[in-house]
Amino acid sequence: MRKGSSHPTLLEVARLAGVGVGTASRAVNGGTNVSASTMRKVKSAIQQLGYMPNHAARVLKGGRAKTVGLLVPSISDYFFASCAEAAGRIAKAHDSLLIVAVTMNLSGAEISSLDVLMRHRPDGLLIVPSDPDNKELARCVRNSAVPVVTFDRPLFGSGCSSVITDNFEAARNATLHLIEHGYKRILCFSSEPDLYTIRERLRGYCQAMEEAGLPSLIDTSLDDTTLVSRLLAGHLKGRRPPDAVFTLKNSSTSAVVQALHQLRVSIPSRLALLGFDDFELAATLHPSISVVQQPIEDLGRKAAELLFEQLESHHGIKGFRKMKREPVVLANRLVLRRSCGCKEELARKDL
Amino acid sequence: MRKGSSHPTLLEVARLAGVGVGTASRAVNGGTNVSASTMRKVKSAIQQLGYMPNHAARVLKGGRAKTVGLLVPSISDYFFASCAEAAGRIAKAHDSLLIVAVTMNLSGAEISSLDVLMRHRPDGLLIVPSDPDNKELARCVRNSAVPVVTFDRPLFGSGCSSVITDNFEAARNATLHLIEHGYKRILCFSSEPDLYTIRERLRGYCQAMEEAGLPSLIDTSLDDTTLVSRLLAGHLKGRRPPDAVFTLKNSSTSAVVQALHQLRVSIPSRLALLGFDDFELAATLHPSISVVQQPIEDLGRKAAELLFEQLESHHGIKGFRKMKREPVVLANRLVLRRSCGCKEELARKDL
DNA sequence: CTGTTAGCGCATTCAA
DNA sequence: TTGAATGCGCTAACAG
Repeated sequence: MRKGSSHPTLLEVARLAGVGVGTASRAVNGGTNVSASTMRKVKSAIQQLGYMPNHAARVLKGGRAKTVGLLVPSISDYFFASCAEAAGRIAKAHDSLLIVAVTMNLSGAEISSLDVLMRHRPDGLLIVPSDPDNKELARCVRNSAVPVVTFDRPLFGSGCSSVITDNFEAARNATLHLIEHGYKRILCFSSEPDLYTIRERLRGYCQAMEEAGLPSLIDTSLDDTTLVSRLLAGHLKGRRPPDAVFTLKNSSTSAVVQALHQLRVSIPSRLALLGFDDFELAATLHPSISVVQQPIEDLGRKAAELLFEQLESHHGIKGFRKMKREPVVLANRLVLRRSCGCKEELARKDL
Repeated sequence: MRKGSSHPTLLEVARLAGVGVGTASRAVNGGTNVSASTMRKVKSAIQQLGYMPNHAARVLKGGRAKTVGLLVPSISDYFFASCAEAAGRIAKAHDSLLIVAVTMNLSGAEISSLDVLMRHRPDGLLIVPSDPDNKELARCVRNSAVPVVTFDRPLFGSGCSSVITDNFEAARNATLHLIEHGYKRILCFSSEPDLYTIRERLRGYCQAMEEAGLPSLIDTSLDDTTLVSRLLAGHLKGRRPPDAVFTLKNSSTSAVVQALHQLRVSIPSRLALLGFDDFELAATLHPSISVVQQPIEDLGRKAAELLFEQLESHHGIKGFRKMKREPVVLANRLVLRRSCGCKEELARKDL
């Protein structure tokens, strides 16, 4: 083993083993055209020196970097963290590592982060675009020297494949379910209405309400600073208060649950609740909360799989196939628990 | 902008700008000894070509890789994900990116993952050791050519600094609090008793019980496969049932909450509850759950700061200072809510 | 089977 | 202020 300081090189290994660098290199890389005895000598030298291939040199030489760039809004958020972990597993299976940059959903930071990421010459990119209509980002991706796959949100005009969830249909079905329960005044509650996924869910909600001839009741004024209980109290005190709430993201759902508890508003008798995105204690709360469940891990996994598929389709050759594929759309699931008014827990409904 | 295929090199930039590579290089790196006009020409060429420095070449040349290796048990777990995000922020401030490998707490996978990580020649390493007594890992770290900082758990005999939380003291204080409430039969409930952090918490619990002359009641048979409600029911039906439960990790806490609801056991009147590690809905549940709260983000942040401190202390020089520092120990906080029997929410107690 | 050699892209000499 | 030359560690192509 080495003492400290710098790393031993292949040349040192070769010298210690009494062979040429080329031979040592071949020995390291699988050992084609290397005699058993030479192989042993090299192996031994590697052991003694604690040799470790210098990745930078391999990359420079034109080989794979064995890294995948991951550009996501956040890594502490359970949703993206799970996607990342799933993608990481796939990467690992391909002998690659994830190299991560976070955008905080800031379109500005996104391009520059992408730039930083690209300097590291990853073999491919996994991106969650802050804004699917970001022309600048789309152009970067189109001109990218490596394959790119987006997930959770598409990137229009980028020509890259993406893996998304059917937010529109899921929201529509969820709303329809609420309507089937007989609720007439369904309030749709969410923050961040500019986010693509939220917009899609909003569309789904509106579509369902419209289909049923019901008025859309939307409040997107929710954010981290406002007091949710105050907001809700306002709605409840109105002349025609809502009889159900559809929350568009799990933090909103928890916030509403908390506020309703404070206000002593009983769920679902006074106000029914259905949320988008599952959360750990949704089944434990009283009443348990009905939700739309996204195939979170599948998103990350599928995106990574697609990426490596593209990577391998032209392995070696610089140009990779740039298939302008339609987005892969994963189905969501409506998990019916008690908060929407259902009596039997665990009734499920695939969307 | 480039069309696709490969990246433009500095040579191409230099040619387009009508200067030598050396000059172009200087222009790119801050521009010392470059005339204003030359600078402009190079800048323009860079724009046209969409040039982007090749990181691999720089690294090979001996420069910083601008990456920090992160070796953690999981990245989807909220705890580690938050640490990672905090560390990532610090890295970003130092113009670096995180390159991630997950170990799943498998000591075997750990060494090999570390190996893979090191091939990428990161400037430093942030590690959460699966087992603080892993001699092999300690040796790897000792011989590492780059600085290493562990967090959440120490790595004995590695000679590297670490940032941890005072699990022992926090658990002791939490148990003491339960004892002050008058509970005599406090059951300590957890899975993964082999983990360092859990062991420390277990020690703290035992210490407190011993100090109070009370018998330690420990059940570490909890795991993902067992039915928690069955386990709890067993304890409750015993001749001398527990009057309080101290759970050692948040998944155990939620599991117990869920089981208690199922069993219709009221908290805290029939059974008090206090958990280690906060979780999102702990304050929302009825009753709200008292917990030991760890400074999660500080862990990751502090660890990264320490790493860059070491990195910068000898910038340029290969050997870095290998201070055999004592671990940095961060304080935990006891957040008193209702489940322990306290009447006033939000009463807090620093540990 | 094996040793030698030529770059990969860059920063850093050293001359000019 | 500049351009040309060198070498970082490695692999692939070639000659033995």
